[in-house]
Amino acid sequence: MSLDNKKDKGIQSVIQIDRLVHEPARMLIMAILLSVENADFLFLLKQTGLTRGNLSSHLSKLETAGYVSITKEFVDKIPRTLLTATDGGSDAFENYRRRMIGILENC
Amino acid sequence: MSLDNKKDKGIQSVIQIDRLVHEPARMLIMAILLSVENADFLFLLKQTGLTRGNLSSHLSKLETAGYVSITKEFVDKIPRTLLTATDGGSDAFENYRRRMIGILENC
DNA sequence: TCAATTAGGTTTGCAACACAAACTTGTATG
DNA sequence: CATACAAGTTTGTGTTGCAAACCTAATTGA
Repeated sequence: MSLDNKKDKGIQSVIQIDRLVHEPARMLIMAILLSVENADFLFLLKQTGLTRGNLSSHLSKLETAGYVSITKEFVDKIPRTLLTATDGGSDAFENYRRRMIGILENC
Repeated sequence: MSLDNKKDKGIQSVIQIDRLVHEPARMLIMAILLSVENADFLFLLKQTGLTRGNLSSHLSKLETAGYVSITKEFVDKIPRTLLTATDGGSDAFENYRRRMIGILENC
């Protein structure tokens, strides 16, 4: 009856999960960025299936949080937006993953 | 370089995850309901640490979705709101858990 | 006896968010 | 040059999560 055992103590902490990573669209973006060497806007657009506007605003939020760095360059006069996960972003994602798996495996 | 391997095909599906369960407060509510015989409003209030209003509105959403059934009774003239996870709710939660673990374990 | 308090929830109000449509800026093409 | 296209960004909108305010009924106390 009591919820004071290890199993249940864990799940309470789901309330404090990192919501920036928790949002599915951003979780996907981070996972992709961490799995490839380099990614640009169009690559992410294809891989995620998000609309351009949506992708753009999620990237801005991740940048503001310091999880992703955005670099703009020109290749043959065509703009190219390069996205990279920062160390902080990598840590945040790994923490999220670990905690979330821990929580879900004990329900 | 390509993302067409098993690992990455999985994560794309995070976009279609069940958002009703994905919300931390509701995930917690469902997990608690599935782990105890019976729970009333006040018990959930204590266990979750949510405010009354917040708990109430999350429960309404879960009820609307058919994940939780809400029964009101009176005990010594005091109202008591009984919450139970439905079979559908139990299935939804289990599916969420399985899919989410699968996704997170392959990043 | 009847104001004030407490208990158990619900409704309302609001800031933040996710999303897509519309816009912007710049390049190629007819 | 104007028309279309490409690469993003900004704007607009409906939805959400949250807590404050509210409601209803029971209890207390003066």
